[in-house]
Amino acid sequence: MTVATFNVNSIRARMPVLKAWVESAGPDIVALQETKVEDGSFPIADLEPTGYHVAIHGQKGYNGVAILSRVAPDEVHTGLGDPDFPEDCRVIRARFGELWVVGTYVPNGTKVGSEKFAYKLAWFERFGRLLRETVPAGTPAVWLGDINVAPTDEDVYEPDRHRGDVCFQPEEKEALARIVGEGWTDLFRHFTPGPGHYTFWEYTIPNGFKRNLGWRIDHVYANEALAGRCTACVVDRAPRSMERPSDHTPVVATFDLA
Amino acid sequence: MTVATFNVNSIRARMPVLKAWVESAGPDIVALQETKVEDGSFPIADLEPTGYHVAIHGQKGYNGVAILSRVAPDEVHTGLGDPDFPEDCRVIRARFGELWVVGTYVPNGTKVGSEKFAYKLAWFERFGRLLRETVPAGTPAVWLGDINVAPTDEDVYEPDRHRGDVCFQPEEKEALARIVGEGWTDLFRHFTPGPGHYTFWEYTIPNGFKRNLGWRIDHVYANEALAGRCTACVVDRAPRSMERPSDHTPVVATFDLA
DNA sequence: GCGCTAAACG
DNA sequence: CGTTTAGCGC
Repeated sequence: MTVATFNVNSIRARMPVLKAWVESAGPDIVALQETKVEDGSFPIADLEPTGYHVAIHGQKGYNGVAILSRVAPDEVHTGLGDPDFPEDCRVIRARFGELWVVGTYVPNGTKVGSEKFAYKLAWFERFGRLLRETVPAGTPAVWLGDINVAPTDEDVYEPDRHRGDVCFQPEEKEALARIVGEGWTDLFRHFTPGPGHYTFWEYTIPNGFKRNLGWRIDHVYANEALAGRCTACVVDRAPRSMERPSDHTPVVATFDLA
Repeated sequence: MTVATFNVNSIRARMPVLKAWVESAGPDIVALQETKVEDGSFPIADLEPTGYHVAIHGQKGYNGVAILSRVAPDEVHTGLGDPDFPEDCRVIRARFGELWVVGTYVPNGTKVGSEKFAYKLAWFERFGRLLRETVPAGTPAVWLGDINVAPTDEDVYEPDRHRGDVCFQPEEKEALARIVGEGWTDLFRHFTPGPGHYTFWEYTIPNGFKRNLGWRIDHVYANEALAGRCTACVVDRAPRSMERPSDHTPVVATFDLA
């Protein structure tokens, strides 16, 4: 069974790439981020031929998450569920039998020291609590999405040039590490050490993808009840090479749930 | 030899349609209108595979004309060349051996009685003088483009509903007729009488193209030295049916220049 | 760069 | 309806 994350940077703009990719890669479950569309305008009908079920949580123009799945989820929940946090459509959770899948689009933070940067740190804190409170101990769970943090120097090209950049600050890394430390395994890193493995290449850098000037900010984590079942976790660079690509590409984890 | 006119309503937005059409229809010369792009941004490189030569006269956002040709023109001139008229990129002239080709994007006029409407009438007058002064007597010439006048009741759907509309006013028809009267033949009408033959269908009318609620405002005229050589003049509706079409479609005239 | 939102124009 | 110009977000 495979579970994937893909920041599509607009579901409407990315329909050709997304459909081509799910049809060729055939993931069982796909968490999407930055769908950028209200639920009423999500192109569900366009996805119908693929046979995927679609759970959505979106808003106009920004953010937006979704979960596609070959099998219908048994339950779906959206949002942080906290009136102290704006409902900016960054969290969607679905249960498939015993398995919980939590998709997130972590706030970018925009600029170090900004209000949005503070919000990112607060959001991590609040999301960590949601994870603790909603993922039952002992039941398999995967948390995945655009995490907007490159955890180590190996997760961004030329790390010394990015010391001052958002998504690469100690506070962000620590906020993420506090959650990950509660029993989550970074599945890609479990299998593949070393630099040069990225999931996001900025549009603004000329030939950034070809030159592999990227960031590993899209992650798939498994909890202790599931991590041992993971047999592979890879970055699929194919969608980043297609016509009109997203700036991100999918990460796919394979599990042996026999 | 075929000469065509096509108001593309943005050369950038219309590249797929334009390329598909020139590759299938294979016209020798194509006058384009509403390219809407400065010369430096005209997608010449994108057209290179087609083998067409490109002469351009454009501005940012509005208007803009061009001439594509299988054979390179021997000379090209642009504009009305009159300091009393703004250089709004509506005229391009090219010579191919003995043959002169004059492409125009006539001002729309916007609203009857407006300043722009007055400009349209003045422009016609000034353009008529340009034609007289630049097309040598006795040498073959074609004048074509988006003329923005439906000359008769047969050139618009439900003419009685359009008596008050721009592009259908007596003053406009007379301004056009004064030029045409100096020896130009409306080639489409030379071959095809009757209503229902249009070159422009407004985007704003639901299913206007399917229901054929259109206007014949794109014309091809030949002078006395050329008209007798014309063997056909047709509206090619195919490009109006393609994905992301212009609101106009090409008119193609065929000449026997043996 | 390449998405998005708007308003202006035709 | 489908262009354009802008500004915004990442």
